Amino acid sequence: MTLEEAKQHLVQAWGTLGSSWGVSRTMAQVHALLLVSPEPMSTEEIMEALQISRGNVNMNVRDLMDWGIVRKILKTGERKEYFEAEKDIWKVAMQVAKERKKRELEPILRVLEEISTIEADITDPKVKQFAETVDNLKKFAGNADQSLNAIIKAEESWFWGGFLKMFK
Amino acid sequence: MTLEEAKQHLVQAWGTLGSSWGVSRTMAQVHALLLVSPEPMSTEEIMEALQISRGNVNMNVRDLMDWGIVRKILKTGERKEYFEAEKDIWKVAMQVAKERKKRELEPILRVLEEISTIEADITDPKVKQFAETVDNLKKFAGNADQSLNAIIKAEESWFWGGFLKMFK
DNA sequence: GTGAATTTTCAGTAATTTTTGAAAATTCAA
DNA sequence: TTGAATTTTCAAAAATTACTGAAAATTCAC
Repeated sequence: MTLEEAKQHLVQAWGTLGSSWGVSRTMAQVHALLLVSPEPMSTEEIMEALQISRGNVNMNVRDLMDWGIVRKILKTGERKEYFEAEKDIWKVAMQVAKERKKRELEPILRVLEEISTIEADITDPKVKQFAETVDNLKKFAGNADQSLNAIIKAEESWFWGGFLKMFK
Repeated sequence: MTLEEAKQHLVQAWGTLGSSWGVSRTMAQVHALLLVSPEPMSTEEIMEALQISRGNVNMNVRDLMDWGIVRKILKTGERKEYFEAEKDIWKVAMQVAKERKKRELEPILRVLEEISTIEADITDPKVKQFAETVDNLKKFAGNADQSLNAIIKAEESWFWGGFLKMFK
């Protein structure tokens, strides 16, 4: 297998994986492409490599920057913008976890909280069972939230960070 | 908020959450509906509750059964099939983790392994950087795999299972 | 400041995914 | 067996999501 073939396989596989996780195939592919590129790439290079339009590259690259896993690189004396991906996979995972927590976990926690304010006869078994399920969901989501906070905090602290070395 | 309103909010929110995670909105809604239903529901009841077609209910319920988080219930002396969701959220999460590991993590690990067989001059810096990135991905995915295995095993063992109580 | 290079936007189009609904298959009580 | 009840399938339609391409906006070297 040549270098180029290997890269293409990875870009392809990453795209497939992405779509199983609610990330558009193209966005995941752009990410993979930048991940395996030794140099930052320009919009035109990405267009060429993935055979997609300028607008598409622009949108996806911007989204990846919003996720905090791709940065814009400016070369002095050049108008063109280049992009590079965060190469430390642990940092990527951490960043994605942080964002998803904010974008998805916290909103659902808010909904669960709101739903708990249901005013109804707690002696009605139907209400009771519902309240229980919601409570369990809250407990679970709350634990997930706390655990993520702990990992993120550990990550950011040089001291506790040491403990994660075994995973990294 | 009445019981019915609260249920609808939850079904709605669960559907939204699902689509952020690569699960079709309807499938997530069917799951939520069964989660908060005190009784197993028939196809017709689900159709009615979510205003979707018979075929749609059938497909989604089948998929949920494939994930192992919904079961078919047969009432004696009735032709109709009823469905109920696993109510223990921890079990649901564990089951989903198990399946996703099998369906997504393991395949990408295989791709990474295959890609490592690249035959190329390791002194070429471009090849070296690529090999490094792939190695890091492998290390990361491998760790994730092992960690999941550990949790799943702990879950299945009464002894180690105790340690997870603090999370559950 | 000017204007060429470059990025961004977005309406329209294309591709993909999901849903429908009716026909076919299956199941089982009688 | 038969046939009514029920489930399953799947081609076509609808809905959603992603992409294009060209025009508008922006940026910066001169």
